[in-house]
Amino acid sequence: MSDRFPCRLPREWFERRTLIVARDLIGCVLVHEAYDGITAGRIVETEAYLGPRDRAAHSFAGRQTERNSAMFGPKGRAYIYFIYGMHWCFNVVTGPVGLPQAVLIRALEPLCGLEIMRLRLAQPQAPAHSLCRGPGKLCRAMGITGNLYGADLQGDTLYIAPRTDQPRRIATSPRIGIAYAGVFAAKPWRFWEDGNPCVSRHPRPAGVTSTRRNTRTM
DNA sequence: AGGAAGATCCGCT
DNA sequence: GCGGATCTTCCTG
Repeated sequence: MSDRFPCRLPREWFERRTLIVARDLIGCVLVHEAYDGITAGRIVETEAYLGPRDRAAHSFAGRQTERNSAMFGPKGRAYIYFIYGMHWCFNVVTGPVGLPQAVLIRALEPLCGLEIMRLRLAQPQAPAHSLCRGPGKLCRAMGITGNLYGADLQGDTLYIAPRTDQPRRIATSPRIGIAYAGVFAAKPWRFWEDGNPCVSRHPRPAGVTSTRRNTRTM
């Protein structure tokens, strides 16, 4: 266990409503103690996936396959998937017991192991704020792959430490890349720390072709 | 058996 | 803003 982040969030913390968990994860710290070193980052952007009703969720309609089975299991574990032939994406299984829901971690503010991250990304000159900006990049930088599928985040390899600082203002918007999801495409279930340069990008407002950002803060 | 789509990222225009 | 990379998974026939 890392000296710097001795605590971790208990399983019950993840068994609350997924929208609450997605918001409360902002400011918490994701830690991976891998063989090639320890990397950690402060969570600055998340998205909630509220299966089985949410058409954008991989657990939509209660469809359970080998790929998404972790979403149907215990809370506080890793749901990881491979997409576009290239990228891993990391989620935490969350929500009331029995509901297949999860929170996608979309961006981190790097805290530890920045040189290891640059090594894993093969980008020795990359600025800190770009190392974990986006769900695919953060998995590569943190060394997260399908080997960790279903991992219990109460363990000593991959875990989440509680936040130690008050996060800045939280902003919300529709989720990224789910335009196919009908009415669910417009739900403001993406959360980020307003003004943080490590946040992945601004969303394309669902169903709107304007350059204006469909965002609000609270 | 075959095909289409996907919770992405990067580089070029 | 757009398209290419790259491959696993799932659905259809």
